[in-house]
Amino acid sequence: MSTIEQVALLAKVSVATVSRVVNNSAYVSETTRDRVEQAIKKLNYQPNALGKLLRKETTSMVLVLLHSVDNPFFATIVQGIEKVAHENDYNVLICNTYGDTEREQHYLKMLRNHLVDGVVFISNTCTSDEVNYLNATFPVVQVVEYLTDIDAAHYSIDFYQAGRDLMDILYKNGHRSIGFIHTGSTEIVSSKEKFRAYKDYMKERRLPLITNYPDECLFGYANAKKIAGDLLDKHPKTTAFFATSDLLACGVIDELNCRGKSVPKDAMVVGFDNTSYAYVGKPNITSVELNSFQLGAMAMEYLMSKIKNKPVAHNNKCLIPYQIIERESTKKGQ
Amino acid sequence: MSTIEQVALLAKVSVATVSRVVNNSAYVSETTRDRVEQAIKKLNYQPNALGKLLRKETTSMVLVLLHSVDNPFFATIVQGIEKVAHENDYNVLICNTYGDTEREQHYLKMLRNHLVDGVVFISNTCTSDEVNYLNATFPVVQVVEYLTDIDAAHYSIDFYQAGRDLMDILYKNGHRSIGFIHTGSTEIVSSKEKFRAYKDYMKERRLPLITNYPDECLFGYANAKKIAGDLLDKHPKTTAFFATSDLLACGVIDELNCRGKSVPKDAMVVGFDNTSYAYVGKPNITSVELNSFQLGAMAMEYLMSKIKNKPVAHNNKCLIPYQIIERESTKKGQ
DNA sequence: ACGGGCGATGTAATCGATTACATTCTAAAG
DNA sequence: CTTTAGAATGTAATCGATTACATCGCCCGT
Repeated sequence: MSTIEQVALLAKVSVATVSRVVNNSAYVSETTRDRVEQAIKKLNYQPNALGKLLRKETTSMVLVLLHSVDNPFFATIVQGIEKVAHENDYNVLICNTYGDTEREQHYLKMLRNHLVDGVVFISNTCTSDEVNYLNATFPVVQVVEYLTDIDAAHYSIDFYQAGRDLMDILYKNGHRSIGFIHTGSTEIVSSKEKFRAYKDYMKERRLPLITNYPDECLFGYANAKKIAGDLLDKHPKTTAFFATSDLLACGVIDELNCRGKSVPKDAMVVGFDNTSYAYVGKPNITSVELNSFQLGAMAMEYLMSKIKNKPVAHNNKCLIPYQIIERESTKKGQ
Repeated sequence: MSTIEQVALLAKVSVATVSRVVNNSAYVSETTRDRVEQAIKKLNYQPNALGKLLRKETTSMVLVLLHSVDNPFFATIVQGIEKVAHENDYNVLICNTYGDTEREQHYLKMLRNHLVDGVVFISNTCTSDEVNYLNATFPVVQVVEYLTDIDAAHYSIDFYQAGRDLMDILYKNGHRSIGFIHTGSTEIVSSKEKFRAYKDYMKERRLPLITNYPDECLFGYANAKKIAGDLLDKHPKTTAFFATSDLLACGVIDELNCRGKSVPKDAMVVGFDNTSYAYVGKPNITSVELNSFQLGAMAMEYLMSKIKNKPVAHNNKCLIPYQIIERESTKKGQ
């Protein structure tokens, strides 16, 4: 790799002039410019970003921290983030933390070291104090998942109300024995709020809770299937399930099918997030559309304002409208 | 943010001594070390990585370039990459290129600028020359998708043979009118090889091709459904489909269902990649397991060897065994 | 008492850029 | 013919670290 000095030497000019040519930052005569550009081409010179970043304060890059990209739901948020980032000539680096604080700290070091200009938390594992501290010093925003008791901005939806809306659908279809199925972390706001909605809804109607929550299990389809089986063993009369994601709902439906029960005739099921899992199978699944692309875009807009020190366009603790998408899994008379 | 100089000032030592304390790199007396550590704590000093990187040659970070994380199949590869990376105290930055060369170049600049130590291409859009050039200068590896005519290493499977194996299943189940359905890029090796397998297999048996290939369409479920519909309109007697991914297979099955045909009784369908789409729906889908976690891990092992200048453990143009997973979508008598 | 060895620390060059300031040159204005 | 504005370029400080080399004590052996 060649340096600016080598180019300067070859073109018989000073490094300052080369820098001016590269950055188009001041008067350079035609002939000199030509000579420098020739030298650049000849040496295949690429400016070293480190030298540049050491002087400049911006990197045109932001970090996105999430649990793991294996959840297709996150991909949509990232797309929203990227759309706005690209409009602002920013690039996005995605990092899986797998809920590991140490790993997260490793990536956050990039923020502290000015290797990136800001960070979007899709889910985070660090403490409120930590986020507060970061937020005081750097551009930070939370999207979808968030810590409530802190200063940092967040863009999300009202998971509690959405949960109640789903419960309403099941209840109004006549169901009284409703199970709640969750796998994965219980430490995130979405899990807590969905469960609170379920619990409140059932308690208000003096109905018994049928759930594994808050027992943590590994993520995924197979676990949901197993839990559904366990609950059905204990409570055979359960006729409806609130699964906290679409993939889990698929597992529940599979278990019901295995027991000779068909959805929605013998039991109804709802999911969450309106991912492709909600519509690729039969029956397709009633779910909640979070408008996650929009959420990602809004969060990134906020972050860009922070980075560029411009006034923030919208409220920085924002819950946007969601939509309940009713599908076959809760349709009567099928 | 405080600098090493401020710490040195407060601790009444030189920057060299502070650096020694921070890096534990040479003799420092107990008392001096204490004083420096106190100063570090007091100022909440965090070494600026840029200064460091400018001198040192490694960053402990690698780049992963892919089309977009919205394909859950990629997530498994990334997990394999990350497993090996973490074992070597390396961190992984994931970047969506959306098949955009310019964006890809932006990220590759990080490699050229020594902001990362190496790059894993899961899919790439740049030319063979470009990859060759990068490969000559930096640690580079390709996984799953790859360019054939270049020096860079790759880890993948034999898509051609896997495609023929799938065709065999359909053929041996008596099918003669077999459609081939693909959406997304036709420029990648997996697409080309799958189609070549289909084409060869059919031609060898003097059967007519039934396909949209190589017409490019947008990704996804809805397009696959539409193409299946088109093919069925033109060739109503088609009784089997080779879809190039599991998600597409879901779309095909949905279209068949919409036309009152049931899978596998009236038509058989195969997918590819053995993603969760292959087993969450009914019927679940015969697919090909690539062992993508292992592929990711192997690629990263190669890259680590390159980065650390150690001999490479396994052949660097490697096609590992795959498995055909037969499921309901190709089971006779159901 | 003197020199050797080494522990402890400081000085300053260096990495590759940017950029304020200085300098030189040219051409138009007076 | 001088003056002078401003175009064109160079010089050198700077960003924040690392590290080779220099230096300074101090203890120990003879």
